[in-house]
Amino acid sequence: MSQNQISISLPDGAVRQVPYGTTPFEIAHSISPRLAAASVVARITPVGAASHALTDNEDSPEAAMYSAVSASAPRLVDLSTPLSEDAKLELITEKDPEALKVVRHSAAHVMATAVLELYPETKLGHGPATDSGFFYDFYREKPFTPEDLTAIEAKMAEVIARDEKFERIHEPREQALAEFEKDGDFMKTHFVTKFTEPGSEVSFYKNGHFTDFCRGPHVPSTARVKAVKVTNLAGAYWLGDEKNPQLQRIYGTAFFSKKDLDEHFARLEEAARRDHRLLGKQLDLFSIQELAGPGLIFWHPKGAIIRKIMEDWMRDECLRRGYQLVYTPHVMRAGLWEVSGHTGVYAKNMFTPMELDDSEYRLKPMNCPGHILIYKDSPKSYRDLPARYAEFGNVYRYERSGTMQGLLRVRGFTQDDAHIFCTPGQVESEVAACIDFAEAVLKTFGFNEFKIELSSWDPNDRAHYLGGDDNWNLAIGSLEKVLKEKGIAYKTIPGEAAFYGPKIDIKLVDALGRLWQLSTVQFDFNLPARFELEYVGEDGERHQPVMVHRALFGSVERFFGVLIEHYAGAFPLWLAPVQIGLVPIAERHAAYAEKLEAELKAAGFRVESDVRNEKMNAKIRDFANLKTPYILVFGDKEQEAGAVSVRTRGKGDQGSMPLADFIAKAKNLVATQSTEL
RNA sequence: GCCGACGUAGCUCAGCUGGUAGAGCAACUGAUUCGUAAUCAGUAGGUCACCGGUUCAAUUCCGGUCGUCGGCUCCA
Repeated sequence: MSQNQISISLPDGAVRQVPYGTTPFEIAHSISPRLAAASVVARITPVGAASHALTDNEDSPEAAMYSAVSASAPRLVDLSTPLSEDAKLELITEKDPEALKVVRHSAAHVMATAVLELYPETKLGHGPATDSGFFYDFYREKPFTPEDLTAIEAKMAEVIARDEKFERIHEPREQALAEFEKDGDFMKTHFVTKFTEPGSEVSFYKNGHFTDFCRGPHVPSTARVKAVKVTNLAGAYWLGDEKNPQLQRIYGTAFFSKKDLDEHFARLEEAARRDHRLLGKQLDLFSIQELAGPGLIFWHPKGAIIRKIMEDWMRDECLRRGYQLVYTPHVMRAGLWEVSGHTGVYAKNMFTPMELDDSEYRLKPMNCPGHILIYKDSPKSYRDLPARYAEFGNVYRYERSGTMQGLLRVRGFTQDDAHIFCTPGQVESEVAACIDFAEAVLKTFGFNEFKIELSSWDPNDRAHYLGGDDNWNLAIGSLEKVLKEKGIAYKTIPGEAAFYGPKIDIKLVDALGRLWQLSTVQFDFNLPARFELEYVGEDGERHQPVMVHRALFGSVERFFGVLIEHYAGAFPLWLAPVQIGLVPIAERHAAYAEKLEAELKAAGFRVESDVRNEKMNAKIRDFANLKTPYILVFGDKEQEAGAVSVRTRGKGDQGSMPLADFIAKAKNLVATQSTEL
């Protein structure tokens, strides 16, 4: 690198020689003033550096926010950063997705500025951008009220109108720490201590009179935060630990235009419209009863029929794939849960014991011990393996009172659970088969996008896991091997394993892009050892089998909830609780309605006939509101011709056709589990 | 469990600063017999989540309990 000149290469391949200390803004301006105005930040990649792409940071988000990145990696910098080395430069404009995170982070600073102006006694936590906006954590004796939020938003508008420059400044670490300590800024003290090295300079951002410990980058000035909204207020534990004091977390979101902001809220409304709790009530699918208790699901007839179809499909598919069906009790002696290890590491998730005669019983939180007892009931040879036991098992887990959420988080649920007992040599093919099965399930039910995670243990937290290093490393290794051999992209998440072994979790993306954990395939070497499971091998010796736990719907309740939202309640024909609504035009067509109903039912359809003394339009409307796939309307003409007039959901009146033709078409759609109508 | 908000007819919601409640839809009854998203009229329906307190008087104010919602934590 020369002393006075550095060379900056641009995305179009042009290379510019500029004086040392030139800023990205100056370069942008020299290209075009318009570009300079549209730019938000710059990405620089020092030349000569290994050019590895930015990856998901494995550090904590906080660390990612504050710590210095390696000098060779591409990084986002302020437009006002003086460039000091040869580098590739990209100007990030408002159109680039990275820019959104930057403006949201800047919006968090604007919010903190407003909060301190209004409530100077407040202590600052941290304020990162999130996927959908940003938040800032504050500590204050008196909680904020919704009125405070309104005031904060108004004050933010002032801060933005003042058009304060975001300036990066540096200060010796020890001086910064001393100031924070003097002011009682315990959270900032923590962050500086944790994320910076002794003796270093730490970075701050200043806008107007507000200064915050921050790594940046930021938009050039507060006026660039053009569309911002404070959304809600929630508690959050300091450092995520419930033993710590609770902070006030204020959420908001920001965009570069009012239009984008409005679209964001329109999307949220769309999500709210699809909320399974709302649709569950509107479509009369399920309920939760206060008298019975929270987190316990009542499946109403219309929901129960969908569940029946799901279960039938799954049981048939299990049998096709070499599983055997079993049933096990809901309560079992406490001793069983001692052997399994549940009372040791899982007790806090279990319902409290009940006394019966002279022993203690426990409601089951998992199905595995039951299946193990079936396995153990008779001697097994290698010829019996793999033994695949499947059950729709109702399990009960204690969830803390604030955590329940409709069907998605409950205290009693049904797992489509199976346990595969196999030889160590069979594990990998069994796991691979489970993954294939899981993909088949998701595709059948209409989900085409999903993500796979390998949930591994946290070796620093052994108290939460059974078994030692060797077994864990072996198990994790074999799961990885299967994923790699199948060419499946996955992400490893430490600390997410079950207490008895690592697992492959399949998270699926619903229609609104939200991620839900459903299917899980888990490796277990612990329970076979605890229950002293055996099989006699080809060599005549006794061996210990390994177990694969797997649930593909995961929880039938949760899967159903996601399914409702995925289809916004408009289920495909094969799943729809009422597939066909019959609408006789006048009372004199009631007999024809009966005849149609009988024929359609005989053909295997779920049919409802509306013979109320109502106008045809009212009947159509009612069926349409229930998202009935087909509404068959008929009067004199159809009656005479043995036909029906077909009204298809989403398409409207399709005209008249012979009943037999309609039946043939609909039967085919059901048989193929089609999502089309 | 914690922080904040909320809880009025089956559903969606009104009900100003305390004087024991109202609408629309749904339900029921009657009239109407109708060609692709709401026919008209009438009737009935609520210990204002529950318990306690303040008050002459509480749906309204206060406290507690239960539940719901948004987060935190946790999790299928």
